Amino acid sequence: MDEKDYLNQMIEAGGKDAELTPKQAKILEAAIEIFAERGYASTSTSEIAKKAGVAEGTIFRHYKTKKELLITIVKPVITKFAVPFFATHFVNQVFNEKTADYEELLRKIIRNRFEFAQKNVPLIKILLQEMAFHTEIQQSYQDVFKKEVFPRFDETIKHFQARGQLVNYPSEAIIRFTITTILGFLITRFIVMPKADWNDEAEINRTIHFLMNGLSKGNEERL
Amino acid sequence: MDEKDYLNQMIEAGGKDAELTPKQAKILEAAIEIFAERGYASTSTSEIAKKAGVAEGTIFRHYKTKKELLITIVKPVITKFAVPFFATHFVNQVFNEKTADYEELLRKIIRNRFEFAQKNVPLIKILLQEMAFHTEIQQSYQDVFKKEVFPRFDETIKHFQARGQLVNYPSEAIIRFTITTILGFLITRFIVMPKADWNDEAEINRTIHFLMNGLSKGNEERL
DNA sequence: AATAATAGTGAGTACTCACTCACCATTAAA
DNA sequence: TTTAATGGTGAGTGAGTACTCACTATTATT
Repeated sequence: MDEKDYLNQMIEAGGKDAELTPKQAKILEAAIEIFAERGYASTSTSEIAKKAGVAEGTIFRHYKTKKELLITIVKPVITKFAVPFFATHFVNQVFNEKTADYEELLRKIIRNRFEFAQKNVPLIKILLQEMAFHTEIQQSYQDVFKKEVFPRFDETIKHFQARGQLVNYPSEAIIRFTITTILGFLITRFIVMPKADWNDEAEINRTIHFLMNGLSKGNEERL
Repeated sequence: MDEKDYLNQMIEAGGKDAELTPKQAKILEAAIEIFAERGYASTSTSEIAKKAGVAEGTIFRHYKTKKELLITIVKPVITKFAVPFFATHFVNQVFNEKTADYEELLRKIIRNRFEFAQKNVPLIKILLQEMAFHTEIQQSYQDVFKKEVFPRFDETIKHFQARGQLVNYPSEAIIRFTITTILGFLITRFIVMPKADWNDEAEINRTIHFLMNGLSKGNEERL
């Protein structure tokens, strides 16, 4: 319903002062909705035009190809979803505050990403589906993950390991468990079983709790 | 390379003594490979025919529609992947052996599903991709999960909770964490980063270890 | 007021798609 | 040997497909 969220992302990421005309916005809205529902490959440009209340030619005035339309939609999602996973803001906070612990960090990340996911279900669906088939999307994802997310995450985990708060797994493993658990929760919550009646507060707390038990120093058994 | 695994599944599940002719087998092999690579919607029947070394008409001699071909391929995967997740054999073992604990069960399940995933990467890719768009697949999955997997899993978890081995989360949450962690590992291992150099033994052990720490009674903090 | 740039149009184009069908080949039953 | 059933063929079909282009409408610049 609240499509503005999508479009603001486009504008910001689309380079400087890119202002969308009403019809351009309609095209993006329509494309997002149908791509999420039926998938990119089985969505026709005529269908998008029809839903957007626009002539088919108008789509190609703004996007050279159907694929360019997809990329325009998907690329900003990668940045917006992945980067705040470990934004500078958080990391700085961790290293400055002496009281900060991994649990606190987890709580902030999960809350943050929960709200993002809630507002952008269709976009996340498209990203998950189309990542498998388009090398441009894979590339974009790898760039963001390798350059933005992984280094900061790695640093943070080693910080907490040095303080004896986290188990001595390789930091890649801790990153994997953390991301896997959070994504697993969000995907179950918003994509696999969105209609179940969730107690979100309780579920978020349990997820943090589970992660902390799994990753805390002191709970280790052997190797 | 070892395509026989796929085809045996088809035969067994395809009803009684369904014997595939060489050309039929070639069609399935080709379809599985291309579906996994490019996705169902962007795979043409002419492409499948060409790769299988068969006339296009031959496909439609055996499958009324392109979609029927997809369903024939995907349906057995759901059963084969989901059911042994909690096969009777395992569950019986758990209730009979007094020494059995959740860790032992986890170890069996993970080993088992790891080998299955290893042998059936393309089929799992197709299932993950197409589940989102085809209600027949969703239905099939829900049937299997609700009737076969969930009840046994639920029972087992309550059994271990009663014995004080598992944390007192709702059993749905324990199921979710367990499946999420295992699937997260398998998907990372075989689909997202299949080319990284994995130490599979160590990674399997760590995954079990992480899950046990996260779910064991005694590690609880509050709530 | 004249010019130019941008947004929007929709009929048209070349092509691909899933699917059909009349026909041949091989084996099995009568 | 005839009949029937099944497997296999590939040219043909109509319904789309992404994309183009000559054109109009609107706004901004000179």
